Amino acid sequence: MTTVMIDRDDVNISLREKKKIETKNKIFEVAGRLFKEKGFESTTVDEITTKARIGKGTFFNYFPTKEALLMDFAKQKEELVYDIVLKELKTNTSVREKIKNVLVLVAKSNEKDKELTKLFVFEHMRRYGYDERKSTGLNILLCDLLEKGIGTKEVKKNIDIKKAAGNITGVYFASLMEWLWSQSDYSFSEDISIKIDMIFEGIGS
Amino acid sequence: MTTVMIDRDDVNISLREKKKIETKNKIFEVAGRLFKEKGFESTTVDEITTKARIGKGTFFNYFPTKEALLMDFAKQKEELVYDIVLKELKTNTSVREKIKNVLVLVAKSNEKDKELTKLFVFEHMRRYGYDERKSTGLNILLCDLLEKGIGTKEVKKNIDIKKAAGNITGVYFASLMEWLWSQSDYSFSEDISIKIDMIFEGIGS
DNA sequence: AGTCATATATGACTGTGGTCATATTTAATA
DNA sequence: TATTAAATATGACCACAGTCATATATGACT
Repeated sequence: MTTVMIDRDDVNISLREKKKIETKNKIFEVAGRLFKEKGFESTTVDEITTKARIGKGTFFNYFPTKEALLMDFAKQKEELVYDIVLKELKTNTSVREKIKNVLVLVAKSNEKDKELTKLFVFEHMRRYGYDERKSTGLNILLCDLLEKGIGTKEVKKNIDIKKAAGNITGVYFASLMEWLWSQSDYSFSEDISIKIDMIFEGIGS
Repeated sequence: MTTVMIDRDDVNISLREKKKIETKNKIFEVAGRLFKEKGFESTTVDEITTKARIGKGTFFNYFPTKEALLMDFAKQKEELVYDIVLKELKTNTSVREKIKNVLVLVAKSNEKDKELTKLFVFEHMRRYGYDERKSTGLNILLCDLLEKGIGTKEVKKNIDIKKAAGNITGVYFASLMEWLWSQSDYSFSEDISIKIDMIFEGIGS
């Protein structure tokens, strides 16, 4: 049924596959340029397909919606941060520091391109709602770290870990939103750092 | 320049004004029914105007966008909650209880119509971003209460009140989002109640 | 009542995202 | 090479939000 012989890694890639990859790359290339030039909203699918010299319908063979294309950009960016975060997790610091540092790292990555991040956050919410964002990556990581924190006595023993992680994610998310839409140009990563301390220490006396 | 004589309250309302109010009410009436019947997205402006027996252009004389109409519904709902919150603030409870109760009240109001709340939250964010939501109402109220809390020694003296209020709003907002998009039917108001306690007491030991 | 400036109503029209029946290209099989 | 099935490409087409030039209704003033 299937061709099993493989001489070199890419020998098996058919013309079809090659063309598919080429077309997808072309869309990425053109769209990326246009998004940066004129923003997401004012870039039309028509313009993308014309500039990429493909039919309009073809675009939708590769991306179900215009927003899906945007989300693919987001995914690429996310993968970059993921590597940096992994590195941080391997360091020899306290759980509390780790949590703070990870969030600061993610924050700094977001600080690099405010407008694009805004679009990503918004579109992600529109497509997957809020829950998905929580369940993937960050929240699981936080639950894990908090669990360890209980072991090292850095975190209260009788706490509901999921809710605590939810609070941290919540504060992060809300602070991100506030920063994204704020006019003034304060440092998001500093802001988040202070707020995480507050979550650990509590505001009540 | 202006007619000053007024015999009865409504004698001065011109035919124009009357018709304007009538038309706006008609749009509200028809749209409200359709939104409940088939949801916001699948209700078209065309259908609203046809059922309301007005021209399509007329709709946009009253509401700049379809979403603006939705936001007007939201405003009406907001005003209802506002009264209830004011009542709570007059009670003789601790600052911490007051904060918790106010958020629980708002949560309960949101619990009444999940789908509509989802639309409101989403559209509000789309139109005004996140900052506006914070600055109006809730955040000012929280800053006020926290200030009082410092006076009554319920809240740490040297804390950054704005950031603390931000954390509470953030946790509220994120929990709202999580609840809105979750499949399971847990109690949002209970969830928020526990989380507020966590914010006061901290998670570190 | 008649005149006129202004507020309001209207629907044909436009721009854009997305669909779908049909055409074309590719690759497996004979 | 010839035939055929399946993958892929395509642009005419549709639905819907929003615009705008034009038509109509209203009320102030004479």
